[in-house]
Amino acid sequence: MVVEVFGKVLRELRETNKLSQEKLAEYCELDRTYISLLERGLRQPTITTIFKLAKALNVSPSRLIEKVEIQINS
Amino acid sequence: MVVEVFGKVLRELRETNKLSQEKLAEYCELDRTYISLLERGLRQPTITTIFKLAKALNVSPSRLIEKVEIQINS
DNA sequence: AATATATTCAGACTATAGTCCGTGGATTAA
DNA sequence: TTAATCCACGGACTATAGTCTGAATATATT
Repeated sequence: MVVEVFGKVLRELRETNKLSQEKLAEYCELDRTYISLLERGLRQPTITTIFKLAKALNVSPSRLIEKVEIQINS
Repeated sequence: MVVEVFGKVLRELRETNKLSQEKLAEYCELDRTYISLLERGLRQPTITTIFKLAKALNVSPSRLIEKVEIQINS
């Protein structure tokens, strides 16, 4: 549940920022294929990964998590 | 950095809620010794663990993360 | 002092986060 | 058609999240 929604939010934010998975991965110093796994809900990020992603996506980590909460409660 | 601060925030919230590590672990369905590792900054939680902990500590996940952000930026 | 409760720490373990390298398919541009 | 970009997907791998058992050490409480 949490993981699937996180993936969806991640993809939305990435597209909003007009980034390819590869560019996002580069900015976060994460692997290209791992971004794909996250967006498809096949991996759950740890807290430091959440912070890295948020920074690259120009949102605060708490705002990123809040977006997940909102989608879960609706 | 993120991990150490998270541990500190976790301990503060647990004490605010007057819970032992063991009770918190029970409510979250996590291991007793793992709570200890988290509080000492020796493990980083995944997103679902963050959600479980937040629920047991009566804060929203985004509020929990916000507390970490605030401590980092000060 | 003694007993009980809370936490730390060690070690060995299982599950999974995150990497790396490549391939194939879809889309768009030259 | 060819080249370039993007993404899904596979497999094999390393690092670490999270469990389990038990013992040692604090920290009250009586």
